[in-house]
Amino acid sequence: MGVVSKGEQTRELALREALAQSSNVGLQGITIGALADSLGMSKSGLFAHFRSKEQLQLDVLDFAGRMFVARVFTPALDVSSGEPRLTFIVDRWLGWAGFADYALPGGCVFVTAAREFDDEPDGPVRDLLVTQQQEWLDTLAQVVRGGVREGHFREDADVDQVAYDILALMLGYHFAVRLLRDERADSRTRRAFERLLDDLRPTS
Amino acid sequence: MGVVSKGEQTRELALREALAQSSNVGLQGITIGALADSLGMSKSGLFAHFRSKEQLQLDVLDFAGRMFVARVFTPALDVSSGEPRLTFIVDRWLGWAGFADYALPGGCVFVTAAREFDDEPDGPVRDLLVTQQQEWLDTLAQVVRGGVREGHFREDADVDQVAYDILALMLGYHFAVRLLRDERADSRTRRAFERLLDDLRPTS
DNA sequence: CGCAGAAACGCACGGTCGTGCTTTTATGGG
DNA sequence: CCCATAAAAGCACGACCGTGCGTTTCTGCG
Repeated sequence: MGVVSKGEQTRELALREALAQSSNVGLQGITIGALADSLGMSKSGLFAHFRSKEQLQLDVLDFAGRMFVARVFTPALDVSSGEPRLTFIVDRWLGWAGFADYALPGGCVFVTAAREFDDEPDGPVRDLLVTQQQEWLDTLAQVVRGGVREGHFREDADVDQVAYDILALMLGYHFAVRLLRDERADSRTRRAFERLLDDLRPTS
Repeated sequence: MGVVSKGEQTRELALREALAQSSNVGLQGITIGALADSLGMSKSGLFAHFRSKEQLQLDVLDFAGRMFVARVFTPALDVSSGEPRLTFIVDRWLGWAGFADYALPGGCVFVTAAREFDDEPDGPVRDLLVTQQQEWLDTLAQVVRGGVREGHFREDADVDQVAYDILALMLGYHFAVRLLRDERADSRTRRAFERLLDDLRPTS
């Protein structure tokens, strides 16, 4: 009777759980059995929803992408464009990659997936991942360009370089907080971001 | 009759091959069977050299650490301390993490290992990895401190922050060159490093 | 050369994985 | 309430994993 069928419902639940586990063990590290156990159902019952492990990985990646956009980018559209919006995004991003996001107990799933597939030969999962990352870099650059338009940033700013720099900062943050368990990771990343903004502002 | 026994010899060969494979598939991704095949020997014959897979991982990590020091840090001691030495290190480091180093066809093994163990509970391998990384960060900070002493960098420079920033740059480089296969990764990283140095120099 | 010890091998074990097949159970529109 | 259909379960398969044991081959000193 529900507007959403039983199948869709468990599928959604499975994706949510799979995403959480992926953040810990990666997309390859997911096992159908462990996932089924966590959901209290049988391996084959779960397996039927996705018809292969690769399809599961693709679905999880897509799910994660939509969640990232919804939590980090979309809310930023309510913030005035330019530097405020960029700062807002970085702040949300830190939350997504760190411990704040209970949906990702193991940190940013993209960071994990990136290293799993970086040396893999081309394949559907790798391709989707690369596309997502490049689109996100473009989006970031676009936000920076908005800052230039607003007069917050220098006219000659290399917006792609800035996007690249910010991404590197986030990778460093993930490394420090996840592997080294460095409590100063957050403040260090924010400091580095401030320095980046300083260099970006018009010379007064 | 040689000064080095047969066992030591194949062990060295095995470590070299294991390191190469690790850079592709990670420390966990190594399989004794595949490694044995690559070396043209039997699984059990190889296995006897290391008495467990965990021991193999530890040995590979130690091997990689000594090789990294030998290729990146030790040669830098011949360069005059301060900014020249720091620049030299970054240059060598880029070679190590990129495609230049034929011993690491899959990029920096530490980057790969970091992701594998970042959410693992504490264990011997993880502990060793963290120790290595923290020691390297300390070493980097020490090099930066040398630059302060030489008058190349500002007196009030936060040397730990600089080390952190450089590490983040390298992670970004690895991401761009390995996953995105971005040809501009090298120049972008060098540009970001230059910007970092600019901020570090005394205000003229 | 001879022989003790090192090195490598062959083989098998228990376990886990992804994936199909058949069967059972639950769902929900008419 | 019925019953077609969807959803979940049960079960088995082949493949691959790390690891141990007994045996065979090689190495290199006396």
